[in-house]
Amino acid sequence: MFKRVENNINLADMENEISNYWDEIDAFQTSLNNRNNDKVFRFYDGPPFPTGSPHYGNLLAGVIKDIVPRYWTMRGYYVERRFGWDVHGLPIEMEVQKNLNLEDPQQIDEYGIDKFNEACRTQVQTNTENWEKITRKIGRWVDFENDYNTMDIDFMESVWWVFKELWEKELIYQDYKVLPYSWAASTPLSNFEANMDYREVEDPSIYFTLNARDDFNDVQKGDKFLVWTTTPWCIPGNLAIAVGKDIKYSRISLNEHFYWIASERLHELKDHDIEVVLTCTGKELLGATYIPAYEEYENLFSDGAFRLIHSDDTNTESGSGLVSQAPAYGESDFYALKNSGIEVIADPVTLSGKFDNTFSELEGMNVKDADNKIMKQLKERGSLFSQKTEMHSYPFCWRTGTPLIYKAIPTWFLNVEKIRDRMVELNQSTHWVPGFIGEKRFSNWLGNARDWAISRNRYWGSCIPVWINEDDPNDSICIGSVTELEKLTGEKITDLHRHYLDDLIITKDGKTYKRTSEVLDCWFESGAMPYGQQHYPFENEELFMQGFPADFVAEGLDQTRGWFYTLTVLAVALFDSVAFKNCITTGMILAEDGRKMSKSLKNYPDPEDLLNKFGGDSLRAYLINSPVVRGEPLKFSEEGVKLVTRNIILPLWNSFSFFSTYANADEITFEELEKASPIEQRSLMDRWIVSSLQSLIKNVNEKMENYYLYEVIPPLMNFVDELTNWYVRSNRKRFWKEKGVDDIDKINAFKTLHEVLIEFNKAMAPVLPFICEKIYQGLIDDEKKSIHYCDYPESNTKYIDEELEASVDLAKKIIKSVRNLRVKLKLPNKQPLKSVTIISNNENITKQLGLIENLIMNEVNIKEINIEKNVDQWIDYEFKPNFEILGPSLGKDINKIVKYLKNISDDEKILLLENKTTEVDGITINLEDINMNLTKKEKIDELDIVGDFSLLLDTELNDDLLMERMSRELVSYIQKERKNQGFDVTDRIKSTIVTNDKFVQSTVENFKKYISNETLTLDLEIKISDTTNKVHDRNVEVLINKLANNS
RNA sequence: GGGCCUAUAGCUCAGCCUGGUUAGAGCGCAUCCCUGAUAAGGAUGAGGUCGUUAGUUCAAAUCUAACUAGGCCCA
Repeated sequence: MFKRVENNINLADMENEISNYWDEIDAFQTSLNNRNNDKVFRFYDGPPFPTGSPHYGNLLAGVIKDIVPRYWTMRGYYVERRFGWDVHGLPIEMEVQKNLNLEDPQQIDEYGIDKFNEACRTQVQTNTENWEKITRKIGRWVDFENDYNTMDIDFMESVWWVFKELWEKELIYQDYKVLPYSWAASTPLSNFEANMDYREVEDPSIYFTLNARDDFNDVQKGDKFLVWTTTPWCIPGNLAIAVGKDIKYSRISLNEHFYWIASERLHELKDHDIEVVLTCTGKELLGATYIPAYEEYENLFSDGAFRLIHSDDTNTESGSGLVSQAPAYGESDFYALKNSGIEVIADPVTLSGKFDNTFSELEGMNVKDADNKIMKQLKERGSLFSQKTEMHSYPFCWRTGTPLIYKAIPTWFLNVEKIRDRMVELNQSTHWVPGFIGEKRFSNWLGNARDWAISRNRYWGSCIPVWINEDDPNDSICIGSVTELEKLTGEKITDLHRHYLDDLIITKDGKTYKRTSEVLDCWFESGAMPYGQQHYPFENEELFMQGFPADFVAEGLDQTRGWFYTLTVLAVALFDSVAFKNCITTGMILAEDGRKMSKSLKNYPDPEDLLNKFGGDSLRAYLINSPVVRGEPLKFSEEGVKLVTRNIILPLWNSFSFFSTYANADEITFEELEKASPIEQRSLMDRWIVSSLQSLIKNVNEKMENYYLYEVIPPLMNFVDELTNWYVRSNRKRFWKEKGVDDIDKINAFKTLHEVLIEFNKAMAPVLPFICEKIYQGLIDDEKKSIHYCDYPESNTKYIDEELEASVDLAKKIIKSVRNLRVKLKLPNKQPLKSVTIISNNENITKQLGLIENLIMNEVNIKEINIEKNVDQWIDYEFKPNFEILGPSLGKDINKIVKYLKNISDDEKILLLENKTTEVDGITINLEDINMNLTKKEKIDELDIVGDFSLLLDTELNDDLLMERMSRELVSYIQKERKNQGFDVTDRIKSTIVTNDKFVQSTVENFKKYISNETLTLDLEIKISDTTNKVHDRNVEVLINKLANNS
């Protein structure tokens, strides 16, 4: 027997109860074990940083990473779901630095790398509880025990294997990279850190001149190039002048000298008496040589320095259009020289930001202090053209408050450009959702990929496994495994972090090798995650190969530059393969005001509070029904979560609670349900809802197989509507028939609803795991089962009856239209009406009506349905050409048709309808090429046009109809009374109708059976007496009493 | 500075790929109906120069270009 459930439900409590039930039966593990011998569906979990609590973006990713694996598990695959933690890297280090009050690398060194790294290790282990708690609340099944962790020695060893593979493929090299640099802290900073403290400051802005060394095209020896810079201290490191190859330059004469400047910047010289001698493009200047401001680096001229080169970054918005290039101090400078084939660099500045002994007059000076000295020197040599100051925004060191500089730092690179084209090519085989992310955004990004700087001058991370010969920097050893290192060092290796490796020396053939001090970019580890999590190739070789590339990954849009990219780079480099076959990319979640969610602004609800209020299912449904799953931004709104709850979850629960209430009241058993007729023999609406469900399942499977999650919720929502507002509503009476009256029809109704609920809940289960489980548990009588062990429903096309679905759609249209007319005519549904006439000569409609007559009559309380085929009597036609058909063939001439049809006479109309064709200005048109709009011939309020047919309501009332109305009013009154007096749905009553009104008396006489049945009245009595109480404007009073025993 | 995305009703979004003349839905609002699924449900209505401008076309929310505003990522 079925248990009766409360109609009101506290979702969060229910979900908690279900979570506990899952723990009890070990549901997640069991769902996996059940599929142990089945095909593998490989899912990679993109690891989050364990800093802070999870935000909505993490939750969204978690939801998608739950729905898809649940679906494929139900489809019969083995889907391992291991949680991953990305625990290395700067964010953790900064947290720890703050806790330990360490300001810069020097202080970390003093504190001890060992203690610092261990503090990091402890730090990353503290935040995880929060994640587990919230993950549980959103219903995500993921393995926290068998997780992977980027700091595990196995993981780190696989990272080394990856590195060595790349090393042997000669994809690793060392070069300089220009990074934000804090001379006060003697350390390069990340871009992230550099962005933390921008200030408005006043800096020099100077024009100085560099003299042409030789004649070159229009340039003559001794001409002065007018160069602009805001960092005079970079001039000693100047190795080139950048121009734009498409920018126009002018050679001007001024005070018997010739200067070069961009033509668009001539107004900079408006205070001078100048004359433009000639003009040419930057292209013609490329390759011209000049004499540097300082002679110390003169020897670099033979290496290609001191020439005019092209840079894309040159513009004419400020300066002179000629920009001083110091490759050691500007990233754009560095690449401009590189792109011009000049492979030299000059860096006279020490790690503490002072000039070294290259320039005797500057030695020991801080770079910023040197600005003035350098300007003075230029002035003395007559090469300072002008000098002023300028306010601009400039980065400062967030720790020491000193200005940052940019400085070339030796860095390890992965040669991505070498495999770039192959990445683009292979990426085409990945199925991206939404498509544009992969085809446009990611593909463009891959196509423009530059070599990847993979080293960091930091502490808490995987070490670069390269040991370098102390005497010969070109002689180095790359280590690819723990065993290899043990063999070469003779030490037992238990950990691969810096404090275990920094002192390990390799001695080989009499030479001494020491490890390079950098650690790997933690993004490198994220990309190595497929190998790291399996400890490949040291273990699990077969397991790894089974699931590579992954079937599925999902993350936010930001990961196109992050994890998706690193996975791709490493997979292509190592295996010439993509890393994943299907990828869902989500948009960003913003606060309701459209701004970023910000803890300090408190412009979003706390995730945990929200989950406690609405439950995980609601949040899941809200998120995957939102624009984020199409890669667009979502303005997160609590109201939206509430709405989804109201529109999907509560109606679904209501339909089940309806079932449970009446199945329980009627003491329906599982055995009885088995007595139901086969589906083909059940009633129209039973067959209809089954057919709709099967169509839905077909549709949903197609969407899910292709990862179009956002196309799943709308049809599911639509079905909830069909189930609750059409099936249950129009069949309610069948469920509370008395025992012994048409039992088989009642059983059929219960059986149909039971089946539909079970199958529908299975289809919904991946999306709404809690409520579906709860309902499932109420529909089965097995113990220790879970809906998530079930096979996902597959469409049984045998039960799909498209004709039937179309007929019911027609019924819905007619019902809607009649309701509409009733509202307008002020004839409430309680008032039965004689008939409705469907006006149509469409055979199909006539045929369909046969099926749905009863449904319509019941729903709109009408006694009969007539068909009127003489359409012309009521309806006029309005013609318009079918543009879609006629447009392409007629082109401009279509306007003639429009004009003709607009002014068509009645006679012509009839002629057209009869002949089905006519000729306009020599153009032949057929009736099927014309759209006909129906209009009323006369203004009749009872007539309504519904698309291609119309209907007419007979509103004439007679005594029978009025009496029936009265009977309904009485029923309604008694029902309200029952409720007012707190009777249970199943309580039987005695009703006494007190009235003097003859009309009411005969109503009760005529409708005694109806009234009794509807109100569960076993004893109905009329008492003729006066009363002032009114029911539907007549003097009636009804007294009800509960009867002692249900019978 | 570059790449990608977005702009449609008071709000949140469909429709755009594949052009077709009356642009849809939900929420909110207003009016009303129903009443044993009821702290629900339903109907009707008001509300839009489809970001701006130009172009292509017989026809543009839809295609093209430029611009404006916003977002994400990268410099």
